[in-house]
Amino acid sequence: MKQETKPGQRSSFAFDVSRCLVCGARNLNMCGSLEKDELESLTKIVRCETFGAGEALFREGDSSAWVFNVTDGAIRLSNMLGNGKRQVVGFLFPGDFLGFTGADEYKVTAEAVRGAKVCRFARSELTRLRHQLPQLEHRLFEMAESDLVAAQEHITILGQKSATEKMVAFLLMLSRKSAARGGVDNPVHLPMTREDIADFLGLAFETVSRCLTKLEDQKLITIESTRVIRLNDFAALEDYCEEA
Amino acid sequence: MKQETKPGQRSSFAFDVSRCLVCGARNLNMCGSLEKDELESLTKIVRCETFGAGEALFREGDSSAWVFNVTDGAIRLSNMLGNGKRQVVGFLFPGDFLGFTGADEYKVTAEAVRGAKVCRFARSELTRLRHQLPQLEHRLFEMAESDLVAAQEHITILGQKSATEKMVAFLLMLSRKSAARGGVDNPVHLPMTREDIADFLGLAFETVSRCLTKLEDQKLITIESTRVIRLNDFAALEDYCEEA
DNA sequence: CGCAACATTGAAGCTTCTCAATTAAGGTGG
DNA sequence: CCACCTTAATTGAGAAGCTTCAATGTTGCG
Repeated sequence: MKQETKPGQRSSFAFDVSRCLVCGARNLNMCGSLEKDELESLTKIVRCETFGAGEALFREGDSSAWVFNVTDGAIRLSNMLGNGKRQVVGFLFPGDFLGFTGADEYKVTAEAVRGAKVCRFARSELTRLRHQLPQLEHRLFEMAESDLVAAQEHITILGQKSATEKMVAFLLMLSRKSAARGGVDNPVHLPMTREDIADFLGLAFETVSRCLTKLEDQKLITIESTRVIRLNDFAALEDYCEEA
Repeated sequence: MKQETKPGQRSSFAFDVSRCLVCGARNLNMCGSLEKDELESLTKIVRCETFGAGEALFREGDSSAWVFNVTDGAIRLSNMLGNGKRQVVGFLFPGDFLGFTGADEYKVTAEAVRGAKVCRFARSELTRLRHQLPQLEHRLFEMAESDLVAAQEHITILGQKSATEKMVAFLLMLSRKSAARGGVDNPVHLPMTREDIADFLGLAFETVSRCLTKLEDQKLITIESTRVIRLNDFAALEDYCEEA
């Protein structure tokens, strides 16, 4: 609809633990709680793949036969509505797990924002492993819990904040996420378009653009380039979105 | 702030499996996947309690030492913001589990909407049981997953729907939830105030009131009383909120 | 029965959206 | 490597929808 899936090449390549399962902060992904031999069990059922910009890993309604671990780039999770509107429910970055659905079908669509690399697992294989590895089962639970808390924060941003407050909350969230996976907290890099951000925050893309301009006028941020935003005063920005 | 916690009486009473652990639809709660002897392990660590209208089970920031199962009434989960605004992130009904937090502290506040009964478990005891009962561990995972999917739907409602569409989506959600726990799907009973609904949908409470009036003018619903809404045409209502 | 909390309704104002025009960025082929 | 073309982003003006403020009506509880 708004984002056409391009044909894009999908290439498998040799498995590499350091890229696929221990990518980014080790405690953020599925493997952080596993022993070395347990990790090896995982490596046997994993396949690494690349997706081009806009290409779908899966769509809402597809059979949820696969789960993924993001290793490079960014993934956009979204819900499509009948009238062409789209809600982005989350952005995933390296280290993030993808595949919680609670059913036989995916409830959201997952697409690569620009280019992305992921590890793909058969859900059935993962299920089998979970029975053998209690640590894995528990780690998956913790990740689902963490996603739930993040979704509740997202709900609060959508329901109670003004356009500019939403924008500030979004920039701070990206900054924190980057730091959490070992990157810099400033400046913030935006792999997604203004429209992606708008659909995440429940705004029109013109409003996103206007809010960024306004924040720059107030010297709170500097738009170093379209996709790179410098946060000039973390304390002032935190105040701005009036954290609970 | 908006909802003052009243002193309310909190009384423990004898444990009763049929009310506490097998309340409502059996497959909706924590115990649906357990064998009889496993259920008995659970009964040993549970305590039943009653909360009065507005009384808090716990508040954001409290040590998350307890988890709960709702057995009667309704619970409101909310986030407070510094400026006095409040976002209701969910309503829980009999059969629902309460206590996913992903941390040592609760991330939301839980309050009884009117009166409510719950089963309280020490998290540490539950953790111990999870190690012994893989089925329980897995069931908790499934419930967290289900909550995550519900939160994503909530996000979509908040981000993309108009005030009236939000209202319709809310009524249909309550109807479905009631049916899922063995109740009637029509009329819908609203234990919460217009302000609670407004804070759930990201609206002003006056807007909630106006939307209900408008829907009644359009013959889509009948306001049988303040707290009882009859849905006159499910198909038309489903169309109205343009499900994805 | 009366008071306090909850709900409805109206009118004005403000934030955000929509529509439209312009500018900037990115990718492709010559 | 540059020119071109497409997509993305910015900016402006007007309209729409929701909120805010205010007044009135209703419900339910002590």
